[in-house]
Amino acid sequence: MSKLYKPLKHSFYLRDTLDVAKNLLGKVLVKKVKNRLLAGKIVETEAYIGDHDPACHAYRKITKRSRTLYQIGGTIYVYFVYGNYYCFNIVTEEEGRGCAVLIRAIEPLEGIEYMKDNRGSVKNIYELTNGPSKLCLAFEIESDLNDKDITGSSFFVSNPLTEKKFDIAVSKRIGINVGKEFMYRFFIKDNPFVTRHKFNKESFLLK
DNA sequence: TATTCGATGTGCT
DNA sequence: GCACATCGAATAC
Repeated sequence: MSKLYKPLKHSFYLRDTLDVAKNLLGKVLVKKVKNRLLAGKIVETEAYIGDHDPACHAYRKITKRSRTLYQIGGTIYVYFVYGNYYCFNIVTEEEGRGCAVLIRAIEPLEGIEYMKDNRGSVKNIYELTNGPSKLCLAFEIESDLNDKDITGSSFFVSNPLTEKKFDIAVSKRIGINVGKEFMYRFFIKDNPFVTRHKFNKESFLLK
């Protein structure tokens, strides 16, 4: 069954960042780890839009960290945060733009027991990957993947095996102190694997 | 070289 | 709802 997951091509990421953020919802993140297959449906994303966006790491000049953001769409951007955690992004648009989509939450599909082991004590399956750093722990996403390509055979995004319709909600982004006003967070409405946050109630349905 | 602080998660109240 | 662990990157000096 794992053979059926196939990497989306670069062209998927070489588009407007907001479009990529929306279109990643419902897609499946697939990672092969030690002969196992980890897979989960992307249910929550945020867009970070280069030098127009004060919350984006590429807002200021190019630094050692933000250099990755200026690579071509489809590049993996993993960064270390709060002394303990990682966040996983996929760079979008053409080279030099400094744009990316943060993957904030996933609905586990395959390899769930393995993810549980990676997460230590979690109360229930909904706590497994409902947060950007939680899913990094579950999927073993660390800084060694930074600058790598998301269209390879061992770590990629695929179309789902069975398409389901869903509504997309849009809200403000979580956990930032600048660029707060932008409605750049997207999630699958009423999906229980989405991060629980007050912004969920203040969200709008995307037409 | 020193200082600040963060795209978070966890645990306790 | 709130405090805080934890440390590297960015910025200040």
